[in-house]
Amino acid sequence: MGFIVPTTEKAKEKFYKIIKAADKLFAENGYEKTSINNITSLANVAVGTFYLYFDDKISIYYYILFDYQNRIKEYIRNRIGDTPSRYEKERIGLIAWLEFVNNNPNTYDIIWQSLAIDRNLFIDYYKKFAESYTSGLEKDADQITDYDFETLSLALMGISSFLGLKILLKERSLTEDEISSMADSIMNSLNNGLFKKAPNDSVQ
Amino acid sequence: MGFIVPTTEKAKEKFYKIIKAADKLFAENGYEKTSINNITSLANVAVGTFYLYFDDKISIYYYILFDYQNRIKEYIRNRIGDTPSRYEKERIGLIAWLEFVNNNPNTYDIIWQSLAIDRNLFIDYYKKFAESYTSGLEKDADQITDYDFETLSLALMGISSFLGLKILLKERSLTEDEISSMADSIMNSLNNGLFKKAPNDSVQ
DNA sequence: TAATAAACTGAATTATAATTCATTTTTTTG
DNA sequence: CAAAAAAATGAATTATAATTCAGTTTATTA
Repeated sequence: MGFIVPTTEKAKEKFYKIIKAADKLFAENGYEKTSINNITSLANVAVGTFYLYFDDKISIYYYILFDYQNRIKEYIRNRIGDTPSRYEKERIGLIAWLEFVNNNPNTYDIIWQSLAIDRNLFIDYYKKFAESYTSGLEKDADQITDYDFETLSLALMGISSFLGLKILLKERSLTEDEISSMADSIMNSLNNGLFKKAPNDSVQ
Repeated sequence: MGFIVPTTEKAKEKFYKIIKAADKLFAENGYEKTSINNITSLANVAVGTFYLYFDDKISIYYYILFDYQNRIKEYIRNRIGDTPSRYEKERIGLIAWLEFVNNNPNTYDIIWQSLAIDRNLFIDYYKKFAESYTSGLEKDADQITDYDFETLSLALMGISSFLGLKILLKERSLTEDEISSMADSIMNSLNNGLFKKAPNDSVQ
């Protein structure tokens, strides 16, 4: 199980053509309904060429999945930089995520398929993501009213994930304006509270 | 593509034994890695029996998926009843969802796999869910500070979905106490705001 | 109880697709 | 330029699993 990144320019070109074809087909038709033949046809290489670079079918999926995971982490980390305000971290992180999905519309198809392909991949990814999110929130504890950081981290991950879903559901990418107004709307609710205070409503 | 629910008691028993086996195997090993043979072996019937009740493999997945979707809708609708307060609707709805997942630990595996099996199933489900959530929020517009109800519906769906993920990530069911304290924590943040007001912080 | 109908069975068929490897083409080296 | 090495090819092999159906068992009916 593994892969070999070639060194010569020509071979590298083939390697990435294969990756690109697999990314497209895995996202559009799913991992299982994509054959090695489908991939190599789209990439304009012979089936044998696939096996020069990848040990087996699952290896190219791993390569693509881990690549997404790393690029996502990198992209968001870079955008947040060393912003100290938690509010700003959340706002910038959310916008960065939506931008990433916008620029990489196969993100959900690739990552969430891991649940069907090998549920441990999916569980590990979100487990680690939640742990690192939680410990980040703990460091900013003085800026947050909530006390249950583990639950909060899941809730914030959920908000980002589902706002990004809009790109799947609408089957088009979002404009910069849409992204920033979605972020404004949600950050405003998170900052000021979602429910109107009804002085005569004793329940709330 | 379809299925036949048998009428006699004996046959019904077999029908549901097959469903139960498929639900378990689809969740544990995934749709593609589950063969009809696996299902019928676990259900203690012959392969041929499977085809008495289901036209093909995808039909039993549809049956199971739609059954989950209907039971979820029913369960949450019943719990919310005619509660008028939006705050209470959200609180009760969240708790109901967590209870449902707790009682049906295969929920995520079955529903989210639809993205890999047939992405339109997944997209339709969340599209319709978001539409109906949005129109519900609009009816309670007077109780909500947020103005972008579509975005808000996705965010609230995301919170519920990811809090329920805790059951997958911990690989155990939650206690009633855990559920209600998760709900309290999140509802409190949604109600009062998540970030502490820093009078000298001009950014926020 | 014998005839008929309904359920059930699993070996055989069929289709699909992952992987291999002997051969050919291209590139590099001396 | 010729020999050796590296890349690339795709027909053939192999494995797996969905689906069928002729035959058997069980239940119902008259």
